[in-house]
Amino acid sequence: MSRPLRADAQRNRARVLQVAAETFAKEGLSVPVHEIARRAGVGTGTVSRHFPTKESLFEAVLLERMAQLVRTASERAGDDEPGEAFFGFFSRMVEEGAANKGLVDALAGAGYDFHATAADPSHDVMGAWGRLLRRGQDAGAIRADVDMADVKALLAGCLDRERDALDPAARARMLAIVRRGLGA
Amino acid sequence: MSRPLRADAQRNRARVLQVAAETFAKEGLSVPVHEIARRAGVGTGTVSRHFPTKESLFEAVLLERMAQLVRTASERAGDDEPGEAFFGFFSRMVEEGAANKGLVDALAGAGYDFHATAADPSHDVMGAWGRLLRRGQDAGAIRADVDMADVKALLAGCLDRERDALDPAARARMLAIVRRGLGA
DNA sequence: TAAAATACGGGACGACCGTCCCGGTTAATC
DNA sequence: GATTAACCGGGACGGTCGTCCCGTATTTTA
Repeated sequence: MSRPLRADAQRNRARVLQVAAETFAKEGLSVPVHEIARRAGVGTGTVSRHFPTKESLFEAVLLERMAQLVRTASERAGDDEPGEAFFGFFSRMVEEGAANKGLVDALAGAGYDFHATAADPSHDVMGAWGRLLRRGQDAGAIRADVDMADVKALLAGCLDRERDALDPAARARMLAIVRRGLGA
Repeated sequence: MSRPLRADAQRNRARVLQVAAETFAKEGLSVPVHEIARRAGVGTGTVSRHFPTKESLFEAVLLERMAQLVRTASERAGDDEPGEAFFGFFSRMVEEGAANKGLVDALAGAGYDFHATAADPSHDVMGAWGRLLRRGQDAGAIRADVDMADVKALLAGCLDRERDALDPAARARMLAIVRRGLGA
């Protein structure tokens, strides 16, 4: 066991984490670590001590969100309408991506792998979502032959649609297309 | 007007273009220009003289393919089944992307813009494809509210599905989903 | 075949970025 | 309030990559 962090270290860590979350969400993963340090008002060394690599920083940012999304998915797991549960969560993920460019980059880019967080069940979004998919398929609401890789690709497509500018009408249209496309 | 290129310059230019096409297709746009020069057996200066920037090199590579795809689309423009014409070309584009990682990178990444080639009608793939879309919509075979940005996003999704490994079954499944999703 | 124009090769340069390190500082402990 | 351990800041380092330049080589022209 290690001793608790010193008070200033705790403050800085939290501050970096928050700034990183906001920055990655707004501008994507291409933002330099130096820039995040600058915005957080700390030195680059402080960032890299708490988060040895850029990937570990982003992973830490993602973990909180992931846990929340897994809870959302789990809540829908007992829904009366399995199809609605699945598509509702799909819609939720599109919203999440629209508000988080970093997530989109991680999903699209070959660089970062946000499946790395799946080791812990409480962060395994794809696993939780996969259960919704299975239920929907068992209930006959979703094509039986699709898998989560297909779903992930369709999500990537929906997010790609709004890369340049957020467009509620286009989002609704894409969701309608996916919904019909995936229907049994 | 400028005088014709010297014979050796013509040879080198063609050689670079061919090597670049193969390399970008196989490995994507992240391949360094130095590497393309090396594989073509020329110096980096020779590449950058013919193609001042990496983007201009890729654009030159793309132009040939684009012209061919536009012809393919135009051939389908008079098809008896407007819906089939559109979806057939969609399928054609998915195949193209599967065989050309550079194209996928250009489509997905914010870096390169392959719409830049659209200035010349004979290279305007989206324009030609858009005419197929319109005909399909007028014929009642495709949802009336979708636009080419939606189509492009769905294409990106289909290509995303095969990023890690080519999978004919998954490709057919994705196409079926898109086909149903876009149906009127 | 000699002179002039053109092109070649590949090293150099500059920009960017992630990571590491060290002299100085601050918080915890007694 | 002094000692010690932990932490901070930000410059330095190493790597990558695109672009440019210049001494040399080759082709074209007369």
